[in-house]
Amino acid sequence: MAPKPRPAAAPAAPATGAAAAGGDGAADGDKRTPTAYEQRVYRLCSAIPKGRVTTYGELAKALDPPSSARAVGQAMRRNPFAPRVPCHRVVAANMEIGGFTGSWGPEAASVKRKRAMLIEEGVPFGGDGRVGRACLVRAEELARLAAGKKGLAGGKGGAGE
DNA sequence: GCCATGGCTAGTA
DNA sequence: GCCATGGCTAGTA
Repeated sequence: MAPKPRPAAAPAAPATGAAAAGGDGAADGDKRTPTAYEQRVYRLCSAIPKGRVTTYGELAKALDPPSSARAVGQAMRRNPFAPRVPCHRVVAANMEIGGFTGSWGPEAASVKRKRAMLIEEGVPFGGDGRVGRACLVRAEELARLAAGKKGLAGGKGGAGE
């Protein structure tokens, strides 16, 4: 209950206890506030179109100050907004499914769920269990998508492209 | 000192 | 299979 709007810049408030837990609460947003870096990652992640995927590395390159795939993976793993933030659309560089909700590898139950979600969204899988390169969103395109989403105006002049 | 990564090397077939 | 990269958490002082 009481989805209190938290102060953007909560100075102290470690909110350790939070206890929360209170049964089925567990809604997203109750966990700790994502760092500025994580928020950038999530914003970019949200810009991945349905039916497409990107990789940890491409997402890292598309970040404002570019970072590493490893750091992106960590942010994904700690994503408190899943699946609202579609972290399931991020796969490994070799186009293998990757991980989901803390698990890694195609055998993990949660990862199978990830694959099911992607298939549902129209992402094609090859017989080897990898995602087709065709639907990969590269860093440049991802950055453009994110900018368009943020600006809403579509960027300069809009003409063409 | 961890990691939901990724690129490169070595070793084997 | 190894190790460099980047950001974060936990544990100490």
